[in-house]
Amino acid sequence: MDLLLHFRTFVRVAELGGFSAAARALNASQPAVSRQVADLEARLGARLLHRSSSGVTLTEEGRVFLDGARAALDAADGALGAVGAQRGEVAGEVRLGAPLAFGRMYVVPALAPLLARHPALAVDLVLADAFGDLVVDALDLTIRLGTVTDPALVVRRIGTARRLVVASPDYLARAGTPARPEDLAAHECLRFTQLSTGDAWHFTGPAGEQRRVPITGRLRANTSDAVRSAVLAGIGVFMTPHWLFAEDLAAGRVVPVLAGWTPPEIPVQLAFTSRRQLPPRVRAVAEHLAEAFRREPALGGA
Amino acid sequence: MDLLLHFRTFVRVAELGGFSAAARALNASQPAVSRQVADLEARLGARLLHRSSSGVTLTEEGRVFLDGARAALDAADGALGAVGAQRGEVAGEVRLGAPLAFGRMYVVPALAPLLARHPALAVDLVLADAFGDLVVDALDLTIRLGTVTDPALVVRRIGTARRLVVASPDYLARAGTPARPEDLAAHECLRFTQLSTGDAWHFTGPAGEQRRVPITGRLRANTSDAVRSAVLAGIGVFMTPHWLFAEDLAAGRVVPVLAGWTPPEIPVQLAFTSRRQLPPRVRAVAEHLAEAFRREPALGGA
DNA sequence: CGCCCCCATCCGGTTTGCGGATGGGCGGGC
DNA sequence: GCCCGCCCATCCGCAAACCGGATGGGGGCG
Repeated sequence: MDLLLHFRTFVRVAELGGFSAAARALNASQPAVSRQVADLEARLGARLLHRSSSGVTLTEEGRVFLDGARAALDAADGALGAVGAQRGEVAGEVRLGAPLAFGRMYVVPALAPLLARHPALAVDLVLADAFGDLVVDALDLTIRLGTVTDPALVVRRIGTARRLVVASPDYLARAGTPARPEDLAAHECLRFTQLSTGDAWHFTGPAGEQRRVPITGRLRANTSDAVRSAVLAGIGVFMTPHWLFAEDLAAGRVVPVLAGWTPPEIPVQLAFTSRRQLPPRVRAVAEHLAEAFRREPALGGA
Repeated sequence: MDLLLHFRTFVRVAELGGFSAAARALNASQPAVSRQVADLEARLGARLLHRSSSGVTLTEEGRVFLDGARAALDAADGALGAVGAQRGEVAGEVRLGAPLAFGRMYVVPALAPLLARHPALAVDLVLADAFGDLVVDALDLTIRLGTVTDPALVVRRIGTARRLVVASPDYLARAGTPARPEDLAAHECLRFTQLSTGDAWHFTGPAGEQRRVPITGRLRANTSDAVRSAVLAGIGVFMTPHWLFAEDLAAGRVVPVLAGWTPPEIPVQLAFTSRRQLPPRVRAVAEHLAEAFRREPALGGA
């Protein structure tokens, strides 16, 4: 009986709350997962999961065993990684999460030299603007824009995204150019669902004064690319991270609005699940991303 | 690939210094062991062992990996044991080492209530007067008489063996009864090879005076049972732990000599390999033995 | 110089584990 | 309230992995 495999399966079942879900995540069949957990329970002489028709829950023994199994898996990973690490090698696959547009524009280019330097390193880039759980998505680390509240995560700030309000020239020609934040009340304000900017935008004025203005708008989208398209299509104004429109600003496709009134910055952060020791491959990716973004002017340094 | 099995095999190979030796210890065939280590090396992309025709040696990578593999095995054992421990269960097999005669006379009886109390507990009793290595013999714990010098071992004193000098009545009738330690020079003094009593016996006199007398003798044996037989056969006198002749003394088959002159006591100790956390089954056996010997008058309390 | 022990490799047999299909049970939606 | 759908348990045929015995090559010890 391959204990480690059984451990891994059980941990995944516990994390995802079901045999079928774990089977999908593990690229295995549902019967295989079911049997592995059953074997484990037989081996331990204890029931690890309460089964119900809509999923599973941990028993008391299951909770205890889950910790132990995680520790054992970490230790085994550590052992396998140790010999490579000792020779300074970085090998294996890293599942890296990132926001859709940010990933495409900044992460992919930043990964090129990393992959070139470590021939045995593979990156599984999971781009999504809506992130569920690192654990559920089996991510080794993820890039998050904005503040992270989950106490189970360890975060590391690797940059700061400046923001500004932009609009397309034809929109401004049609709707007029706002001169003060209060003028936004009369504009179509686009919103990005994932960033909880809510129904008000904050600004710091030229003299340092704070201003909070309620905004309205009839289009909201859950990917920043879609909002960018909306801006380019002249639908409205948008308070955006600078990097999303860097090219468009340079090409004149959009123009800054309310210059002198600066929105709050957004922290760019790396988030890990708190494991006692990060595998070398994950550490290498994290270090590289931090370094790459420190040199990235659009992100304003670390 | 069953990683844990491969880890275990590799660790054993490293400990025993050879594939064949490990195969014997693991009850596996030599090709299986060879292939498992080879697979592990392929997986790691590094050579773990230097092969020679007379055995194997660790490479630098092997040394590093050995630590990691041990940690992973401990963690996995811990995970398996945790759920049982949480329910206060003691299960599994414990390999317990003990001196030959001591084991037969004291350990086996002491184990009876322990086995009765824990139905899932099994004990593999390894009796030998000459102990090699706990690691090499794959012992979970061992009982040692006398001082333990190996710094890799953790010892715990569980009792004290009083000693005295005995001889059979017919020997004394033939050779005379020594009245003072110095008289031993004229006697046939039996020796037990494993206990480094050397060529001199120490005594503390009735008034507390120390005495060290050189002794000679023409019979030496490496099991205490053999020496006991020699005493019963009237070959000579013997400085013995009290427990070895408890029955013989009661039955009058041997008699104490040099009463009032007491030899140094021998500590009775439990020795473990230093692992961060003892498995519950091993802890249970250790606790039970300590408790059992605390109640054993012949051993003089803990 | 020869014998023995040790490690690597090959090959047939067995076992283990997997995936698909099926059945039972509970919950949610209409 | 009924039905549909999802989830977990079990059965069965198959394939891959693993094991053990046999064989070959190499080095050390007597």
